[in-house]
Amino acid sequence: MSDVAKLAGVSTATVSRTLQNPETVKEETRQKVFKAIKALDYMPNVLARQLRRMETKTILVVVPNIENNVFSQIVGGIDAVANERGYKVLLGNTNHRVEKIYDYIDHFKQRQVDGMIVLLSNLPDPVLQDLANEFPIVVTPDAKATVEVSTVTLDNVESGKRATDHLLKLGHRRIAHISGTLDITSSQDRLQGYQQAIVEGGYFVDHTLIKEGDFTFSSGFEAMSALLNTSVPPTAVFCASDEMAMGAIKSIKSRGLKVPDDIAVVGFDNIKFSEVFEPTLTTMAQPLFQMGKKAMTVLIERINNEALEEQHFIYQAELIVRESCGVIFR
Amino acid sequence: MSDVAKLAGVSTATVSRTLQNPETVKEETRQKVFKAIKALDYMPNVLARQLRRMETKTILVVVPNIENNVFSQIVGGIDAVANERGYKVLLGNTNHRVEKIYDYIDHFKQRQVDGMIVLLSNLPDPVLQDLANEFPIVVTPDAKATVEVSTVTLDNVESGKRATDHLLKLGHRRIAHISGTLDITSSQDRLQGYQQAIVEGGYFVDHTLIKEGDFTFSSGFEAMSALLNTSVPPTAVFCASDEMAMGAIKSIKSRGLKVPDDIAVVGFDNIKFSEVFEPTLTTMAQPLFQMGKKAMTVLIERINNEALEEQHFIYQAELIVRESCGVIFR
DNA sequence: TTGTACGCGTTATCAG
DNA sequence: CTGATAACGCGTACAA
Repeated sequence: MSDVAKLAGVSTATVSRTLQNPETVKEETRQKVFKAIKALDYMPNVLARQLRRMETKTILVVVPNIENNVFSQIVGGIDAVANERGYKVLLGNTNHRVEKIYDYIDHFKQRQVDGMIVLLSNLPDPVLQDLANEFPIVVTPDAKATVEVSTVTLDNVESGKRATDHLLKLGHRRIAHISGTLDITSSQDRLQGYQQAIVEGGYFVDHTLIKEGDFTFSSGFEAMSALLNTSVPPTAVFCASDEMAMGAIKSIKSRGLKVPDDIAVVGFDNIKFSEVFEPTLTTMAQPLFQMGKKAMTVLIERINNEALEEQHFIYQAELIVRESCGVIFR
Repeated sequence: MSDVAKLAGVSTATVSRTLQNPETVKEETRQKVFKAIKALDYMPNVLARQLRRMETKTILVVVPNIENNVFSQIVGGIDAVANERGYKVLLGNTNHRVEKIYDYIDHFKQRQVDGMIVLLSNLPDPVLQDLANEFPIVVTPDAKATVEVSTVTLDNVESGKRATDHLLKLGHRRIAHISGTLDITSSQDRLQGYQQAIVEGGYFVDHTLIKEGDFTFSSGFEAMSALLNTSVPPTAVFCASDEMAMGAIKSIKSRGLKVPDDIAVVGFDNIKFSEVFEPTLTTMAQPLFQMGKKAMTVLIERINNEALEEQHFIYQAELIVRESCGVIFR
């Protein structure tokens, strides 16, 4: 920077000003400085700027598993807004090991990041609360209502309800549910929506028709197998993830039964392969990319102190009707 | 830091030393310092350290599309080693827009990152070469031989050959190939391997059996449709990606033909859904996570100047035999 | 409108 | 083994 100042015949302060507040520098001087910058191919040292400003223009995204398409889609949305607004995205993979997040928390204390977006951490409430009180944080897409922190979530109750409603409308009465791991709110809510739909439809919830899975293909397969082993198997299943829905369908097929003719299936997520799978999957599509964008936008507001109160944004899932639930394609 | 020094009754220099080179500090002093650090809950300001040391312990990963499972698996491997070695991973999504990488290059010049791993950028050779001469860079999983830079790649020629060989061994003589976009080396190499296998088997390459796709499901579908419209369709197809293989199979099925009975299919990548798809996909599995780990390991060596010459690591893909090519499961 | 001078919090050097 | 001190490169009161 001093080289630039020398070449332009001004002080380093003027160079700095030209870069930070060009309007406070006389047009003529500004030109001289820019010319010197070009001539020397000068780039400011961001490290020094960061130290001076105590900000990094970097945000941390804590994700359980980047290889999971649901998360990578959200990260895609975050990244889009981050780029647009001049922020860098630091990736923190926890590999589902909660302890790892404590390493990332240190980044805050060391001022290495200006804010943080937490994707589905099973962080204990008090820890998260303390952190949220002190630093800009946004939680998505699964957040507990017990913590005061900004969130971007899906209306999982309504989504579960609509998925189940769809099956009810198709005439099904014995509808099973294969849930996600019930330690996370989304799973609980989807289950609740499922139950609400049944009750509001005027029927009774049969708890033997509810199985807990863990979002994976194999857990869907096994849960469905268990359901098929009962004396009166269901005629339809609502699964809390597309992967589990595919597992369930594989199980149904392995018994020589057909989807949707014998058993109708609705999934959740609308992953890429839900339209490649046979039968193509009826599913609830989450606007993951949008949610990622929103999370980043909200975070920036908090970083800039534009939003003092915590905010909650709730998105609706869209029912995508394909072959696995019958009717339309029959 | 000065507070800690005061409380411990030493100078800030000693506090710094205690943190950086504990062995150069007397046991007794060290204890005092640690006690003061604990008492004040002190954390070093990493920004200042970075400024002083001119290093960030951060590396940049430039990826065309983080939502693509092939890339996110590699990133997973990079992340694993990075964590272990105390590096942070900055994510640079280019969304397939080459220009965007120039923004990231500025990060180097601004000393915001210590090194960079480039996943499949279509960066012009001279630009990449200049960059590689000046900064620590590793390219993976697709690298042009024309640039002197460290690379971690797959032996795509051998992989294409083995995939095709497998089909030859099953008795197929009219084997088609649906390639990836031919502007990248991997695609060219897989195509070359396909041709080599046919020639070495004593047969002739029929160029009407070669179609260029772009790795996507739909391009596989269309390429296969074109192949099926010829007077003498192939009896087997080797696709340069699993997605294209699935598209091809969908096309075959849509004509009322069966896989593998009428046409055998081999894919590439071994994505998650290749074992869920029906029929399950025979495919070439790339050790993506391993390759990511290796890329990061090599990059760290370069950052530390342990490796002065550029290095090239080549991995082999593994043939995973499933239903789509016939025989085994018949 | 511009320059001077200080400080951000570390770490490296050198002397003791 | 430890302390004093000078950078690292920038941004910003304050003075001119």
